[in-house]
Amino acid sequence: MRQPRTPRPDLEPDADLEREEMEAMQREIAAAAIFEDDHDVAVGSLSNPLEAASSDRDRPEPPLVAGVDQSFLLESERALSAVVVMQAGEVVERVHAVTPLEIPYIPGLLAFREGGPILAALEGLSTEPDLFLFDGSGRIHFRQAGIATHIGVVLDVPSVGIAKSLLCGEPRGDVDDLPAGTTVPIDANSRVDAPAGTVLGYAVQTRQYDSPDRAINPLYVSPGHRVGPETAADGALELATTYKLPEPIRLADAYADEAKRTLEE
DNA sequence: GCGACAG
DNA sequence: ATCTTGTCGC
Repeated sequence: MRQPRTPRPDLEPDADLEREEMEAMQREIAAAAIFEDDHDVAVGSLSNPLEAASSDRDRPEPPLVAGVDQSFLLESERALSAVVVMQAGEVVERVHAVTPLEIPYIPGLLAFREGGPILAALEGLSTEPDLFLFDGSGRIHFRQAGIATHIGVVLDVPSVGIAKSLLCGEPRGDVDDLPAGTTVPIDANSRVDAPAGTVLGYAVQTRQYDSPDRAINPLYVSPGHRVGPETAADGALELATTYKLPEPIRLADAYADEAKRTLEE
């Protein structure tokens, strides 16, 4: 259904670039990005378990979904990138890589700090995920080139950004105490390099408490590459089966911490 | 100058 | 992100 992939190694995040060059590269990334559905992932059954039915041959292989997250060994100035690949709700592969950290965290330039470590970890995959979830923004970014978009374009793979807080853009409505399953559009504002009216992504409430005492904040989900905003939001809701975070990301987060502790001991 | 700012 | 124990509540 899809055309062969066209990776863009020329747009790999380079921590040695000047700030202006990084921003220029992000504009190129945004121009190359596709913020609409262009993949073969059947969103709608991402977490469904395979049934022990009779005709396995009639049913297409459930899509492989990768969750990617990082932890840091600040003492040794290193980043640990962890990847967990799931299929039909089951973990099918886990890989991680440890690389030196080259630059500090700068809002808007996250991909230049964590992109190298991520690409190093993804090199170790033996499976070929159909969709990648990254911890951070995609199109919800000053230049529409968050880390999910950057990595997605470089590898030319479908990707989605899952952030716990909002970098920029304006929620179309109140995002407090939203009921589970609710989404609120995030519109582009003056701080974003996008036409007014552009829907950058969605605030997505995957879980919520029953009692009005405490409240869970929504996730901020946006297209990385080759995925539309609605599909990104629906996928996040579908993959968050038990916790606030979509399962692949949650498990990558836990794995990144676990592998880090192993190195510290 | 002031404010805003993923992980 | 990371530094960190206990503690409130289902």
